[in-house]
Amino acid sequence: MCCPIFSGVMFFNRWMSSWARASEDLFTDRNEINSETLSQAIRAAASEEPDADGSVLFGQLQGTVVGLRYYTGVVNQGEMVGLVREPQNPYDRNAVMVANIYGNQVGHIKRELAAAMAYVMDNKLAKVEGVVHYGTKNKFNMPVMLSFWGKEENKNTVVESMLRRGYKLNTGGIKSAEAFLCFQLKNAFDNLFEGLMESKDGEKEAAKSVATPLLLHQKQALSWMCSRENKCTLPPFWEKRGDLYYNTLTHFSAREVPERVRGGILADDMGLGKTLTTIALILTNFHNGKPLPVEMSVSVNNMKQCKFWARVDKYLKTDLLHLLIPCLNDCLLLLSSVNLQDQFEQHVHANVKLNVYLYYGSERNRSKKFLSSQDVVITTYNVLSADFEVSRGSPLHGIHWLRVVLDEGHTIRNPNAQMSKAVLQLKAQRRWILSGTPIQNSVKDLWTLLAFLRLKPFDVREWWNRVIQRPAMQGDRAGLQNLQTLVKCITLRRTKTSEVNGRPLVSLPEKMVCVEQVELNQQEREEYELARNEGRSTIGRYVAEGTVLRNYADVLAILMRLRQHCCHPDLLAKISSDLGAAATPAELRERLVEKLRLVLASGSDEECSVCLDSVCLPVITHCAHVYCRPCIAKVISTQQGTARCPLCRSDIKETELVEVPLEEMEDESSTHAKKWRTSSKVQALMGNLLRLQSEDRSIKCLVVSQFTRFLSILETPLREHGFSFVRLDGTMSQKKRAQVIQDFQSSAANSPSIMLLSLKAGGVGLNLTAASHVFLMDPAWNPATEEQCIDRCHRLGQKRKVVVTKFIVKDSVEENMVRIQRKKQDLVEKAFGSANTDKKTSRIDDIKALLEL
DNA sequence: ACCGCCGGGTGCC
DNA sequence: ACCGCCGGGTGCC
Repeated sequence: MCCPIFSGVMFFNRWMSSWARASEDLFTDRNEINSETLSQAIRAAASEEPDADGSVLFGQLQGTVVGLRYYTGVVNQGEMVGLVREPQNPYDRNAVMVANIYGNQVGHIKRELAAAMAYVMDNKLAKVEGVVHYGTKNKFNMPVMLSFWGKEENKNTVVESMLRRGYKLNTGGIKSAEAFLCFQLKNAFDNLFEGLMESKDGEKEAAKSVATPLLLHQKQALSWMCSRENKCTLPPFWEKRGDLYYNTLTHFSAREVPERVRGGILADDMGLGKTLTTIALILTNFHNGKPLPVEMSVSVNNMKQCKFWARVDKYLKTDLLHLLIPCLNDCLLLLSSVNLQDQFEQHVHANVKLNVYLYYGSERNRSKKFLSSQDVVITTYNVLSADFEVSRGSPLHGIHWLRVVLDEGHTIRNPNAQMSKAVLQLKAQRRWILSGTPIQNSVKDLWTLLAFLRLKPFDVREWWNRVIQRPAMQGDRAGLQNLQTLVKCITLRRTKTSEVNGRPLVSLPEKMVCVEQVELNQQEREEYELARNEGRSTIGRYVAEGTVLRNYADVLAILMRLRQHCCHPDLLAKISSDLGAAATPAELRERLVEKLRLVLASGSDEECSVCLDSVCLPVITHCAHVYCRPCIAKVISTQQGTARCPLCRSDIKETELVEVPLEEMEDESSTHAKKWRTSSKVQALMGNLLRLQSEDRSIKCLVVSQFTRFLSILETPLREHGFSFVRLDGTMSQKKRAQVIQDFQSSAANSPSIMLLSLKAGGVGLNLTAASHVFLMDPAWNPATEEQCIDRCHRLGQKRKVVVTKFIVKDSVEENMVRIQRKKQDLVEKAFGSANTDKKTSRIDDIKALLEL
């Protein structure tokens, strides 16, 4: 097995001097480059560090570190040391190297002991950790207390294998974490981000180039962010002792100042203006506390301007740039990236010209020189990781940025994800994470964030695990306390309900939600009842047979048809027939694709039963159940040839998983071809729109549906009545979206007054504050989706009272859906945490309720 | 490094 | 003199 940390250190030792020599960058001091190189090397190496979850202490053993006089690494009394296998050592393939926190080698473990440890370490039976309690001044060797940690089931193997080689693990006096501490732990997590909003550093005015006036709490955030970038405060747990810098947790000390973290986590609630504050930071705190020098398009003497630019270019074309990475793991969030650009236009003074480049799309300019000439480069996590995987020559990784800002930073919480690895490799002087939800489930999620911020020594996983994660997970009070301190130092978090000087941070205009009942006309009602009775008898049969889950896709298809009836008859254009009737494989495939599309469009099964999270890369099995491709692939590979569908136990094969072909995602042609007709719901909407228009022509509306084909149908009457409208759905390209949003947000007299919005395109970060009225054409299964959509306009920047109208067809499946929505919300509120104990059963109950069975 | 180990010098007491 | 003992050279893995 190779030994990554070791090679990393070697790399550093060999190249350190040349790095230092080469570093003549005006804006970066030497230490920064050096430690950057080292930590990068170590970080890349340490990414294989296993999780410390559920580790128990097997026992301890006094060992010896030898060969001290050959190495420069020193340790303090009580200091933690790392033990790294060194199988390539020419003298002993069992060698175990001892290194301090900075990766400097201290010595080796004595040969015989190393041989015993090598077996345990190489077979991953235990993780061995060392602490030096005394003898740190010794010349030739020193004692080290070794602790063996691992999974309970490996304990005996480890103890016995060490004993066979004459090393007895001392297992006495080990106290295991008490169960009741779990409760405490949960509390501690919940409170981790509490109390972070106490006033930090007063407030700061934004540079003149910021067009939008900052609110008080935003000025406070700006002040905090500037001071995080400019002040030379030591990172948490470091203190100066004599002429040394000492880490109180690891007991490591160094002569050099520990690299400070220029940045942090801005974890304000959604809607408090994190983006605006960040834009203000970019423009206000460029270098040495000076604002970003940007071109003013006011007419100046030409010559003078040229000279000015020559100077500015010198700043900007070096390698000091901003890289903004908005969240982009599905099409909903794509919008947030475009929106970001929109926000630059909105919040930056019109006279100021800022070069903002959107780095995505196949035509993106990969030239390092070009990218370096921009003031701001915006890209997505996907693009970044795609570039990173393709080759070492990823343009974004070749640039030393002034700032890297991660929007929706919690996307990188999984350290094993390619995206996270790509993000961690970015080179930057200042690093920021914007996130509305910093810790979702556990302390584990924090590691990548701290690693990104380069918070020493926790950017190396081992030290994070030993000092913070494991103690915290095991309910150790000091561990939790340290975690809290750590987070507190680098995070600013305010909630919507936080107060400044006794007043709420933001006051949004009032929001009114009303339900408008729609009555079907006689013909619609007859058609609806026909479909309902048919569906009822089919589902009733499934319930009686106990085969609801096996026929889940069918059930959803029935519900789907009923929901479509409620909106418009033309939505039912395609009716999928029974799977069993498929004659050829091609036909079967076609039907499965159709069902998958129905399931996805219905929005009913947003979660994969394997990961219990939203389905990503959806595939459908031959038994018509939908999963994330990676999840079901894992199930299939672990069950080796005898794989069964987790929901219905039918045989499944990897080769039989079907996904929706990309080009098939939407076909509009069929609907356009038919002669247009109206429906009760369409008329209800049009009545509202016409009334509003007559009351106030400046009012803008969002018309939201889950069915993009319904949006298409709505285009006809809107055109007929002369409304100016735009449309935004998931199928549109980034550029098109940006254009549409810009048009809609414009306050020009001839700007569109209506946006047709597909529910799923209304993702986080999308800003549609120009609208003050929202029409939800059809109920969603998940009320949170609706809320999220409403929040696109009921957010900071909204000047008017927001009115939301939900159309619900009377005596229909829609009414029942609303009932179930409420029930689910109650359930979540009442029994928090135990809500997903029996999801499947509750889903069957839901289906019964929907059809009044 | 005030140890252990190695190997050459040496050899009654 | 195929041992023991002495004392100098030496020293991580």
